[in-house]
Amino acid sequence: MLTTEGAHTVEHDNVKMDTEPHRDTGSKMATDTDSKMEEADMMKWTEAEFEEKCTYIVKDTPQAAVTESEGLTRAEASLPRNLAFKQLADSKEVIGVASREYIPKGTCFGPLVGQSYTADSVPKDANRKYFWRIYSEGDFHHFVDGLDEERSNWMRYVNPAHSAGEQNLAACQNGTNIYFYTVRAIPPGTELLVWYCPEFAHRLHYPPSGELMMQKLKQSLLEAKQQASEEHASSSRGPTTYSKREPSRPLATRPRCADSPDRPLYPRALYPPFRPHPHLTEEFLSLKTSPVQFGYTAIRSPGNQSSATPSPSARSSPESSPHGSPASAQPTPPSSFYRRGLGPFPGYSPPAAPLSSPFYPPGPHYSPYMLPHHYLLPGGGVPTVGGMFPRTYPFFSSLLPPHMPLLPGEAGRRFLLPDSSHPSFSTHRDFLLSAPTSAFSAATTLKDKAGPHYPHHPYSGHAHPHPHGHPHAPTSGSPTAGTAAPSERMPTKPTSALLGSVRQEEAMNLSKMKRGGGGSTGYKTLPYPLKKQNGKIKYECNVCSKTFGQLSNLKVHLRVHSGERPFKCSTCSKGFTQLAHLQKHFLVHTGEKPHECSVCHKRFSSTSNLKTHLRLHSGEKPYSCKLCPAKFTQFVHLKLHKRLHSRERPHKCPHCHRHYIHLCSLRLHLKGYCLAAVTSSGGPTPSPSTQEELQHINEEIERFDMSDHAERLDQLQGGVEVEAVLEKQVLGMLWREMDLKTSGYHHHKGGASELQSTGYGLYNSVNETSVIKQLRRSSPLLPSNVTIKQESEEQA
DNA sequence: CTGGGGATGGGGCCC
DNA sequence: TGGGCCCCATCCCCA
Repeated sequence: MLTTEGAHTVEHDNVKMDTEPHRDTGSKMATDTDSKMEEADMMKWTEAEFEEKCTYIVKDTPQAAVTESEGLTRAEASLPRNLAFKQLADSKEVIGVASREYIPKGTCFGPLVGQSYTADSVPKDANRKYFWRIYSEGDFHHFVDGLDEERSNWMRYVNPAHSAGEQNLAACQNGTNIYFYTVRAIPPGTELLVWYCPEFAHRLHYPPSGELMMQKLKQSLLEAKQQASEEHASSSRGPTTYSKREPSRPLATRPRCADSPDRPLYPRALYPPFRPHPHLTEEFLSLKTSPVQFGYTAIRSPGNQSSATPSPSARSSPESSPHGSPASAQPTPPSSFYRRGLGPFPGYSPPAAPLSSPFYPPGPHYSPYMLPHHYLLPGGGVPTVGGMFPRTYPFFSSLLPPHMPLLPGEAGRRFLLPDSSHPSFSTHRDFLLSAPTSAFSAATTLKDKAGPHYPHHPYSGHAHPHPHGHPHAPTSGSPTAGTAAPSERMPTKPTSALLGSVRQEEAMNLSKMKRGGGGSTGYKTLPYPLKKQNGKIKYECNVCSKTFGQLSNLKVHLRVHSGERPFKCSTCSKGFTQLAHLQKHFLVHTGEKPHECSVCHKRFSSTSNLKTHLRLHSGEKPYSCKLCPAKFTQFVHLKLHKRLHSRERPHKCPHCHRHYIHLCSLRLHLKGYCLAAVTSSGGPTPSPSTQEELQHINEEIERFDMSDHAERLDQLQGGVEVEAVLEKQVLGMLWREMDLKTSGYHHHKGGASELQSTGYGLYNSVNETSVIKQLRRSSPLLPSNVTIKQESEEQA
């Protein structure tokens, strides 16, 4: 075991590891805390510098030393003992390489082993996914092909770094060999992620970092998309640029695919189990054998939430911030969940012991919140979440459902998500995150495009819209092949567009109802209807006609109608329309009560409740009963109290048995909704369906009668217009509903369309005073000095 | 039934 | 534009 102190030469069986730092006199090995400058310098080192200055050499486990390698390929058996493979728990497929123990900066791994090809000797149909280009005096010399696991070594399994922040290996060519050097100290349990050293990258005409590559890929994809849209008719998008781009094949460290050599292979990583994290480390170190099998701890949340997700947020949490160095951003258990930052939820941090907390599912370290529940498409796919994870890696924007087609030559990273829904995948599900393909071989052949990308994947057999490749897919030879722009696959926002089809249809229907169905397409019909009120632009909800001063407010509001609840609690799976609600909700789980009463120091989870509580100290009882001296601190208590009074129903219908608490309710009832009055008036006997509708209307009037609106309206000196508006308010929704079934009955109301254009929905489904507000807007007869918001105000 | 508190939903405003 | 914060309203539970 390496230590961080002093200089050592450590024998690991046959692996001799000289751990004496080259530029260190032995006082202290380079660590992640004292090496910021060194780190920065190292990222700029030339290949010669790497060779000269890096003296920690970790050689492969010699074949002769492998006594228990049965069943292992040469590549697998070559793994040094201080490393471990990351494997799919149920398939043994190697999907990456991680450290077993602390590995100091400046450690040299290699050389990369593989079959050599000259430009002339490359088989025509060669799978070039693992090709590395070896140069000699500035010119291409030969390829080293790591495809064949019996002729290559473990280095073929190393995944690419997507950013300088996560890169811990630099690939260099020294002599005619490829070596990987650690550019920072690697804690145990950390995945090895490699990118070219600057010199190598320059030679290949690649950006010096994975981030830049990602940008480049995105740009290329955008261009490809543009081109694709312009040439939409063209269906033949073969890898026409392959041969041209061959000299700049990116990193070829592709994981194998034992079951389908022709399957596109993608650099992949398991997240979050392999993010540097103390908890993981422990688990990791408990594994004794090599290669180590990395079982994925299925994450379950209460309820039937198989999608309680090791979310991408795991990668956006502070310790894995794309902007931070993994080595310098060790997770620090926060002291307060409520006040400190956590991942995509600034201002929030997980409890100190997330893995042992009852509020966190067992398993890897990941954000306690998260969203992917919401994003589970019917069938279990996961759409892109670009809009949801503003602080995540770029490739999060291109999360894609596992059943969706991958771009040819696409590099990706694989997430494991529990999926209990699939019999053949009871605990695991692979997700792909686009990776900087170009970092890893865009050398995808046509064959790669043909078959299912993941034959073992439960969704791989799903028909997809473009069985022969994505219509907008860049050619496989392009560096862009691996990275889809967010918009390429999915909406970038958790909008209703992500809703299930049913929900969305409902929303659209609502919209159509409101708009008369004339070409309205629901929320997605943008721009939103605009109104001008007092010179200010108002955004109007096309469902309930409510207006908002800011478009963002309207967008949030629309979730009320769509039922969209993109913010999911990972603990109890409840969904919320707003992040703030989720944040507040989570206090339920943490038990945190941030708001303290200054008088009695009692604590509350919300300001609202504290405010209510403070009334106890102040003696304020703002909610007063009009019929008796009773006063209350909470409105709900007044409501309950009023039931006592409302048992008396003094206003009786002269024609039928109905009687009402409020006169206005009786008047409404008498405006043509009394069945007895209708039948006795000499008119035609209503049909049974009409009678049923009348019944519904009267039930609605009764509900209104019980409401506060009735009580308030009863005191208003409203005229005919007030009643007309009231009628629309109370019954508007009912009419709309009936209008869907029949347009025959309420012809005397001037037609449903009129009602729909003026209706404001059920009086009790909008906020309390909407009826009054509408009355005020609609009727000049309504006394302007009537204050109705608070009963207490009237009392006072 | 009253009173107190917990939890949630919706929306406005600011940055 | 969206996140964060705040406020108000409401429902529910329980003593």
